[in-house]
Amino acid sequence: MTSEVFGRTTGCGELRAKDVGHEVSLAGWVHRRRDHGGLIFIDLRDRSGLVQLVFNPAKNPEAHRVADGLRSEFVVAARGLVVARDPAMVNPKLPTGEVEVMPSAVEVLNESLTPPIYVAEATDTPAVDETTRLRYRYLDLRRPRMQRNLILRHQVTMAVRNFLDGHGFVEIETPMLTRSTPEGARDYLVPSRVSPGRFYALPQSPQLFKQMLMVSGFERYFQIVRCFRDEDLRADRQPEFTQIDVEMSFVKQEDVLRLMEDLVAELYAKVLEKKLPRPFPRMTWRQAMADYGSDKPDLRFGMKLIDLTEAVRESGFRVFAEAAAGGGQVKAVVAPGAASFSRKDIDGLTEFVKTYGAKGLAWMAFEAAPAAGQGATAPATGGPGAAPEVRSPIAKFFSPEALADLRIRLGAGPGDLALFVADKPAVVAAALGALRLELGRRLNLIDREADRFLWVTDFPMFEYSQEEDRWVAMHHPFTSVRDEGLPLLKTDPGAVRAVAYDLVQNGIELGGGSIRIHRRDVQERVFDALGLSPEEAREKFGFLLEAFEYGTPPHGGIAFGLDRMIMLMAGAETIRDVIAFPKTTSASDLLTGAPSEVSGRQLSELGLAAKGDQG
RNA sequence: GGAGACGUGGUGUAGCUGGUCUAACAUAUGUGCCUGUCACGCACAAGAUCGCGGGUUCGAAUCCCGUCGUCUCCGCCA
Repeated sequence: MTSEVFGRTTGCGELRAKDVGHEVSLAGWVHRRRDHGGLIFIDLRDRSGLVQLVFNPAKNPEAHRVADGLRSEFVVAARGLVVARDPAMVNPKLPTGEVEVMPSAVEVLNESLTPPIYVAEATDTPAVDETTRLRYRYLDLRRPRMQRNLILRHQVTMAVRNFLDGHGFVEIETPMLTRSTPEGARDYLVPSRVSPGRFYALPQSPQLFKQMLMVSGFERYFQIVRCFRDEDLRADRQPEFTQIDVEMSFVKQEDVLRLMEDLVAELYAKVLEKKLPRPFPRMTWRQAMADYGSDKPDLRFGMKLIDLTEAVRESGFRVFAEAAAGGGQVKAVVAPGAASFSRKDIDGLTEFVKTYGAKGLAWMAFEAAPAAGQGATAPATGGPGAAPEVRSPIAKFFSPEALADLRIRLGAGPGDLALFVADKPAVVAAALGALRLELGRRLNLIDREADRFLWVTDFPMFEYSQEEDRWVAMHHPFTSVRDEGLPLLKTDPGAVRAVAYDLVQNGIELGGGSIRIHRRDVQERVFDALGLSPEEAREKFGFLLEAFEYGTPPHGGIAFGLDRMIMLMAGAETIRDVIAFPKTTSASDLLTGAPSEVSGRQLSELGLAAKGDQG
């Protein structure tokens, strides 16, 4: 097929008043068609945007005849004159709204079935279900919003490369077919045809390779790299995801944090034209857990957790007193203006905290209007201003003085609702941390325009795994420990702190890293603390231990979750909206149908047999 | 591994305390009319047996069980 018309000179969305009088050739998709019987208007769309084509049967009957047959998402080429619109007909909503094109010739390059997705979205077009979007992803990606997201992603990765290149970093690729290692997430395995019964693993991260590159003397490495983890998915977790992976030699924690903060600030400045407040605040892990019940606090609103363990130690409410006596905690959050919550609302919150392991939720509502002598209320005196009545099932366990004291500690004013959890510290943190976020959302306390970054530092080196009945590395086993922790490796692993840090944005973990161990003896002691025998250590990580004996520089680094970073920059709800071809929560690809069965011949070549569902 | 929500014309929803549901609305689609629209308008038409399987019942989109799929959360994710 030879085209008379095809031969593009401009993008549709680029036309402006200055182009008036020029003859242009355009190509794109029919975004919308408005047929007035005589005149036909076509919004022609390409990556650059939209422009209106006007077909006038009186001026060009042949072009009008072709336009009559055009439908949504047809691919067409058009050539014609750019003309200025009459001032009354300018469309201020379109960048190209001052002009339109009067085609002298149009050609259909390809037709389209009626699409199952509304590419030309409007306020009255129904939102399409994600299943359909994923099945027809190529159409979904035509939507301007998705095009924006992926172009934003491109701009960010370009800016990352530019920044890191400018700071002496070298981008080096590392293997996708590598060795399975113990610790960490479940590996995706790839069978070896040449070595039947043996498997490669897809990398969970290039951790060991980037450390090897430091041993090799590259000093500053980075990579925008795919990582794979065979774990259950979430809105912000995909089985394959992309990291901005960075490693540097001869650095301390401070050097890494400062440079990476520069990087993030530059991305926001260059790509979003937003100036971030500097420096990013910092908080220790301990402080984050105490104040927010989370190692990734959302700083866009307050509602810190309040520790009342000491205040209620002697109280008559046994649930509180026993938790305090048994080494647990009693903590609370105060939901501003939530005293009006119904019993049903609070029951719902109780169910909510139970999913985090809490056994219950105690509450006190501080009424806005004082009213004397009601059943389950008691006067709370001594606070500033008018003393509000307390409505609470547990008020009867406290004297008026104790209630007044509690109210001051809570900082609760009239109309506020305090919610208490008493349990082991880990449960209290999980339940109240999640409850704080839920209430923050529900009460509209979160400033959706804000971008609040935070460095969380001084993570514990180990956490105890009930399941495995041993200590496991919180970050990874190659993380260095603070000097004062070295003697504790044997005696009190739970007290050892790591030189590890996370960058958190709006309650989402954007990235994390550490200063690594670079001495064999220290690495061996950490392996030992993890319950890895010297034999196992040599078998699994012998190459690392060996490398440490050939002049390994002190080094450290960080890895950012690129998908999450773009999600936040794009204002998307899920990383699926910033990944061209994502997978569902059951890790399948609705477009291609992966994962699929394979032929018996493929399996036998690999020395494998499929067991199917039987397991 | 566990919990919850959802599944109805091409698309998105309503209906779901069982029977005039012979399934409604919006949008999309088709046809006709319309020379200045830009979420064009008006009229008409076509289009779903209600994810799948089983059960209860005289009767099931509606109730029950199972199953599949999607989403959210807990566990998990060094």
